[in-house]
Amino acid sequence: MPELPEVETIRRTLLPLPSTRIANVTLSAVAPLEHCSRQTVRRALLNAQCTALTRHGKYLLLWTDRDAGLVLHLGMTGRLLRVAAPSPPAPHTHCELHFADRQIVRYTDPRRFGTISLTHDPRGADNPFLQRLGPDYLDPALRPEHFIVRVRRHPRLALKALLLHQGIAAGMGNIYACEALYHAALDPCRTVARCSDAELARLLHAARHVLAKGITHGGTTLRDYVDGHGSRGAMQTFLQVYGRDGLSTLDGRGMVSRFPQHGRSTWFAPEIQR
DNA sequence: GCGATCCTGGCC
DNA sequence: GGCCAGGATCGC
Repeated sequence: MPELPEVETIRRTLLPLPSTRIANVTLSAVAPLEHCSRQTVRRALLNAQCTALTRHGKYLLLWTDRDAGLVLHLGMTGRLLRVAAPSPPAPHTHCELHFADRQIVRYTDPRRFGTISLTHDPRGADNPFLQRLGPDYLDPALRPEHFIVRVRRHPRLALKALLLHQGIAAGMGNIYACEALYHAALDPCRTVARCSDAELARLLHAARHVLAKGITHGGTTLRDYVDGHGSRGAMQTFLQVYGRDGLSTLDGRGMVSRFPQHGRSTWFAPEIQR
């Protein structure tokens, strides 16, 4: 699924948004609408003009000149693509915004782990998903000492789980969590309580480093992910540990192991991560 | 905090 | 046929 770098790449590649109005809104019979009805979504978007496309963690927020903005999460297999009409129908299309200039913004998601919701607040404060999010990992306002305070509220959490906890800080997923722990040379199983402040600051720095690198390379394409134009990312060729069990790290500094952690796979280099 | 669960598709 | 997958929520 898209993590922060993939969602940010999608955001950037969808810009500039069409300056014309939304002439039609389509929603599939199984569109993953949460906390809103098809009618409220249609009413919110029809005839609206887009004013901005922003991101918080893995959520995209499409703002309009109306009283509501669209809040999208892409789950594991969601895509957001801009295509020109007429365009052949794509499988698993759940929402399309048809602009007056014949551009279409199309949301597809085979697994339907993504969500479509609305916000009526300029800061998204009324949206249950956005409410739960901590600060975005790349928000400069998230100072290391601020991050440490938030993290210390969960002393028993393993570092891997801490990185994936969107309420502490938002945007990290399984790939970049593994990569960040490698870069910080920290054992994914170490708990917060057993880390020094310096180590937690190092983890934040590593997290930002790998996320920024992911954006630089247009995201990681393992299978499904493509950007807003349909192009693949290149970050998969720079991953040090993710998916490399039985191989050496990409930089050749150690061997990589995989083990199940919190119901998911963690890849790490035991000789390097302590 | 942890495991089960929501889905579809691809691969062995 | 079974297992795995880039996520997040819900119930214990």
